[in-house]
Amino acid sequence: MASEAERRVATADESFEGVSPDAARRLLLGAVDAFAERGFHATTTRDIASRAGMSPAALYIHYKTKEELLFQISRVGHERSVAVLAEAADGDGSDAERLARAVRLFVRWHAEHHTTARVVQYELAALGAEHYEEIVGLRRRSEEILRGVLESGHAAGEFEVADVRGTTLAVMSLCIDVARWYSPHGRRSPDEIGTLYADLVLRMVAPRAAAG
Amino acid sequence: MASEAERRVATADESFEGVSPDAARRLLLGAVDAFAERGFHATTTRDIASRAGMSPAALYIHYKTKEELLFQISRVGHERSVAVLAEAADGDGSDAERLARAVRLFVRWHAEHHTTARVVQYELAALGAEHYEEIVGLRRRSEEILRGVLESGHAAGEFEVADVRGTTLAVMSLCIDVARWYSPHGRRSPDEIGTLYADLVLRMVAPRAAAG
DNA sequence: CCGGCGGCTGAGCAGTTGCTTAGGGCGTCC
DNA sequence: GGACGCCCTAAGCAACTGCTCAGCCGCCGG
Repeated sequence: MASEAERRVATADESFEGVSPDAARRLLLGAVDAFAERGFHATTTRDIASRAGMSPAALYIHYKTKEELLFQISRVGHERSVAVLAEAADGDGSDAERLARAVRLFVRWHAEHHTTARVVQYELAALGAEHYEEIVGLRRRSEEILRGVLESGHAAGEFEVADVRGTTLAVMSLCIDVARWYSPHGRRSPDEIGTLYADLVLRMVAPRAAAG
Repeated sequence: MASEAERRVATADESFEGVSPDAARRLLLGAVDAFAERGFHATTTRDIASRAGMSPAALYIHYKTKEELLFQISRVGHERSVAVLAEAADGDGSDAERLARAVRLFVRWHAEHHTTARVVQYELAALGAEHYEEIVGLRRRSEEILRGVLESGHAAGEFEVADVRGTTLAVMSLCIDVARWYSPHGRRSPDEIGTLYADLVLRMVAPRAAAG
């Protein structure tokens, strides 16, 4: 029964490696799977606990409420994706190279961690008010990182962007939505999608006439 | 109390005008609002009924189950958005004009009807198996319409698209995700977003070197 | 050998869920 | 004018919800 629980949980990802004790981590992984499959409200504490191979009551030793589980998933998930984006955007190379790398890795993260990403993106409304505010701050961070690259390229004349704010939103939206439709059984790998998307985004911002 | 119910329901849209009797329509509109706000599973039949100004039992005179309400919303919503897309794509003009018009109107629909669209896009998993299959068929239709335009422009040399299937998916995803983040209190109108997006998509598929 | 403590369980509580049933008001047709 | 059919309600059922609590197990320091 323990191995059964481990098997079910194995579809989740490695973002929660640091969480201890072991039972708390297994509960988080079970919750990620359950929330992604059925949504926060449709998931029962009994479901989460049984995926972790434990009784329902054990959940409350490690987490105060079901919502706290969602918050931990949301927090860790956002932190990881912001870190990926920041690292890609802060690296060296031209603005075009930084933009392409940021989009490619951000998209790849959303595909590879599509279960976590789905929870992170679509269950925000289920968070309590305070937790929600904290998460919104992290989301603003990622938007600012991307906008920074676009503004830099625009100022340098490397990009031609009529509406930086609107384009930032569109690119973010494009990347994030990968988590909704991506399936590991699909024909494209996360990296292939990332590469395709990076190309499409570069085209979005490329100057029209070859003036550069 | 009836006017209160009408007021709350007024935030929904006109896609369900044809539904009769009146009570069945009010229930549908109430369900759209409730599902969009709180999600299908978190919405109670009591909530839906009270938004329509009726008792919980009245719901079951017009719909067999709560899921049937979701199905009707999904079906009508998909039919409307496919119709918008088809009309825009089948019109006359160059492939670029057809593509721009299709994206602009498809995006505008998702912004204007963002409550309906959100339900339609994010509560698919709550549908029963048979209903789900029917909806998936409609979704394939819209993808085919968009792909048709891209293929036509690609064949005519008007577009330069390395991966038609992948680009179709990306454009669909971009348009659909508008429903997730759009807010009527935001700074951009549905039509402005549509116009911006049409421009971005045209850039995605424009030939790089001015060879045409 | 023992005492305590962190991790866990079985049983269960109060509240809520989707949905049913018995019956009431009211217009409409013979 | 009476029987019918439509639309609706009050009350309630069985199942399930998030969460609690008293107590059991095994490990670890003395």
